[in-house]
Amino acid sequence: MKAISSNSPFNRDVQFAAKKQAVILSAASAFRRKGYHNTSMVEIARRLDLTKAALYYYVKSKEEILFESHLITYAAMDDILKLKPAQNQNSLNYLEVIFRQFVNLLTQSGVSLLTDVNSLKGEWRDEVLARRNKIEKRVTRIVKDGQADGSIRAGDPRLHVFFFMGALNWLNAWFDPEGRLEGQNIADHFAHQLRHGIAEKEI
Amino acid sequence: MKAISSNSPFNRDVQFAAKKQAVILSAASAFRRKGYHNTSMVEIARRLDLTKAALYYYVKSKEEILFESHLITYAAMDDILKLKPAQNQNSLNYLEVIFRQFVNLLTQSGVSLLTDVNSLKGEWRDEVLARRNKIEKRVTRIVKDGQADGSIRAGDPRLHVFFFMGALNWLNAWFDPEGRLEGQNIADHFAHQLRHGIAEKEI
DNA sequence: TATAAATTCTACTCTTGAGTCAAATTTATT
DNA sequence: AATAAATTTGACTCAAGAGTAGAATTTATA
Repeated sequence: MKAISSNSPFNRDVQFAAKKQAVILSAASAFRRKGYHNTSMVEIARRLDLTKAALYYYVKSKEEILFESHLITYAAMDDILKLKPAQNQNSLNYLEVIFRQFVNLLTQSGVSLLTDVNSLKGEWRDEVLARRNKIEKRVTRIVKDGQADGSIRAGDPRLHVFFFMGALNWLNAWFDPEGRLEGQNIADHFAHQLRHGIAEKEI
Repeated sequence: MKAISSNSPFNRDVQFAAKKQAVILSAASAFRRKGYHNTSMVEIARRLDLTKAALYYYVKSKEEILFESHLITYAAMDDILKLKPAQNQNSLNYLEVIFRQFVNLLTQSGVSLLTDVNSLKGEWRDEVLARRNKIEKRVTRIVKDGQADGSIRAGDPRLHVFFFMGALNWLNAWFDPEGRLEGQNIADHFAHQLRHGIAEKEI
């Protein structure tokens, strides 16, 4: 009997988890491009050279895939939000750092911000909404701090947040990893726009 | 034989058109809140105190409803884009006027920007995408003009547009007509953010 | 190589919801 | 009131796609 370290790639559980992850990521990417309901389990399976039935060895329902897709994204965003502001960094600068990371997340990694929360039922739906809210609250907190330290303009902080988070959500819809626009390019531009808006100078 | 003016509300065609419009608007509002696929024809009918079969007297398919919903929105946006800039108005100011109208459209009238283009097939899909593109192009044009007249900062104009159009799309998702946030309030805030971004001053 | 566990497949079932049809009802016209 | 046209309905059909069962196959272990 060989002892296999619990995180070795030869460990069966690890392999299982990795494959399950692959299923979810592949499906999530299809959901992003075509929408949850326009993507069938058969399609998801085909992209992985599997059969529909094999999918059900890894997940117990299509809805679970959608749920886990959301979780992956929100977990990544939570991680980003663990970054602490640097010494003496005002909240606007801090917010910019976070926002850049968000943009990079959506453009570089395969992770996507899904919109189809309404297809989730009961607890799953509740949890996804709760996590989204938590992230939104965290970001709103940063904006409020920025209003306190004088780096961010006054006004309903939620509206500030809705505005640029909207840009983030929309990015998801049009961004094409194969396209001409480079992720870093976008991050720079968006960060700038988050900051200054599009006006050349204060009017 | 009575002659009935062709636009009288007693005219049968006018009544028919009005009812069809009601079907589409009511459905569109449900689509906005729950998503196209999470809204059944039975539900759409119930909200109008009708039966599913009666719906098919007005439209030939569910997909047609989705298509027409999109058209209504884009027609309204086209109308807004017919506004001409005032004398000596720079393009940034002009853009702000347009953008405010867009916000008002989504918050005041029942019109909504739907995202579910992927559920449309063939020509319908093509037409909706074409119209969306046309609007996007028009707006990008304004941004380019603003870069030319010095009122709008340099940078890929499409990215400028994606950013604030994202805010608009997202607005659609979270805005609740019953909620606390007043449409006009939002328009003011968004217009400001479109202009200045959230920075207190140029940094 | 034999055995067991893990993985994947074929061939179903079952549900949901879109769409239809002929009959019934309502509204307008003579 | 009789007739015709417009509108609505109850009771279907039908397809798509999610999900399942049990057999077949592959991979690991003794």
